[in-house]
Amino acid sequence: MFVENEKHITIQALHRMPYYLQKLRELKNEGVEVISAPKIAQMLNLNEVQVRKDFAAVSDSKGKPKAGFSVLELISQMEELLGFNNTDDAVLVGVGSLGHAFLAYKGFEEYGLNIVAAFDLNPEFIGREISGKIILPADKISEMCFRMGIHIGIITVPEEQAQKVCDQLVAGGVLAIWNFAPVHLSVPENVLVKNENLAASLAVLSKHLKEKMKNL
Amino acid sequence: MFVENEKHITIQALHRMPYYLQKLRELKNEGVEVISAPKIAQMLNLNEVQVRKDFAAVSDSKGKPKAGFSVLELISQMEELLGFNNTDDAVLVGVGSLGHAFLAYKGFEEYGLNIVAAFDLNPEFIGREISGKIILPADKISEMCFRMGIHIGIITVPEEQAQKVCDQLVAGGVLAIWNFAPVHLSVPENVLVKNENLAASLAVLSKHLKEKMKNL
DNA sequence: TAGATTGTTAATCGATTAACAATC
DNA sequence: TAGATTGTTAATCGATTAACAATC
Repeated sequence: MFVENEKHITIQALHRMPYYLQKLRELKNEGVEVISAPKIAQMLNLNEVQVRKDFAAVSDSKGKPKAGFSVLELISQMEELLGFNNTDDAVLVGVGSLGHAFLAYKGFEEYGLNIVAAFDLNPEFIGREISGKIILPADKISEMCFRMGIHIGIITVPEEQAQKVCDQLVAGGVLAIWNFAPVHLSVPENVLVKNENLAASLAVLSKHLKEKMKNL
Repeated sequence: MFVENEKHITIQALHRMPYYLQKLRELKNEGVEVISAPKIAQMLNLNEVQVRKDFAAVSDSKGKPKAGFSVLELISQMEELLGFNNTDDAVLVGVGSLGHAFLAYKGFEEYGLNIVAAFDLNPEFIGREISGKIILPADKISEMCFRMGIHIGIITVPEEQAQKVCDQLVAGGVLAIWNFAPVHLSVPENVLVKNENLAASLAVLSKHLKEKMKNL
């Protein structure tokens, strides 16, 4: 069977989407109804062909020569693509300072993520509640994920524990893992790991700074 | 003048470094003194040539044919490259739930980042302390950064305020900005913005999940 | 009509991967 | 020596950018 309408969207393009979306919402609030790719490109400091291709990748609706694209249509198609419209349930493992923070963070809901439970190894934390989410013992991960039909796991444990926790999540049927531990996780090929690499980001900043300071 | 020994390291390579470093530290703890690129590649699920090139980019010391690379040397050279050895001071702007979290997060220090002060617009927060860091009014950003010689700013404000805060940081002499607001920031060309894109990461997870569930 | 903008094909660029001689 | 591994040059791959005809 030949799949005709399967849109190919690169991961790089996906990462540009939130910035398009933010700008489009801003334009909408200013009452702008139609916008051209070159104008968006200039505002976001991108190449105009890239913007046109990105827009083509999200939306079936076409732009109008001389005018541009419908702001409202782009917004709703991007929200759909980014999954902001439908909410996914997730669990979080590791209630250290970063995990604690994420439990309290309101922003994830806006992006369509709902943390329904948290786990930790430390018996001191177990049974406590953070932002209305109860903390359960880590040895219940697989069972709970399976029972609640959870398919997203967030890992905020120290590096030594990350792989073990990951295995438990996978055993519980989790298919997508958001990993904040600076460790490579081994998973079966149908499971996706999205690594969040705060150390590397900081290294980028620190390197830039070092070079700038050298020139002063 | 001709610069011979200026190492070129791509941003992609830099992002792989924390994973090398973690694995190398693990090997060190197991008493391993020398490791080959193909073995590391296998452990981290990377291409072996890529590993060799990455190692060559960080270290002047060469690997030994048939043996491999010195684990200890690689560790210290990577720590140096990633800036884990020297600490940079930074300020944080926006003490909402994410900003609050970061102030409490212990992990940044390990990566060589020290948050020395926080700012917020909300008068309710001002003067309060979080993890020993005092919260100052946002209109003092430029002055304080300048006076304290701060060159790194972390932005955790809502999107509407991000550009303004960014301008204040730049006015105060900040040269590197870690931006958690899903907004494109306009800065002078000598200033670096490193965008942290939680919404995009979540979209990657959510998209993967949707495709997997479709096939069940 | 003239001109801005679109969509698409071709060229460029940069990173990854393959191939292979040199080395211990 | 034989063979694993290195460092490097060449080929491949994929994303970005340039060029340009089609359109309103």
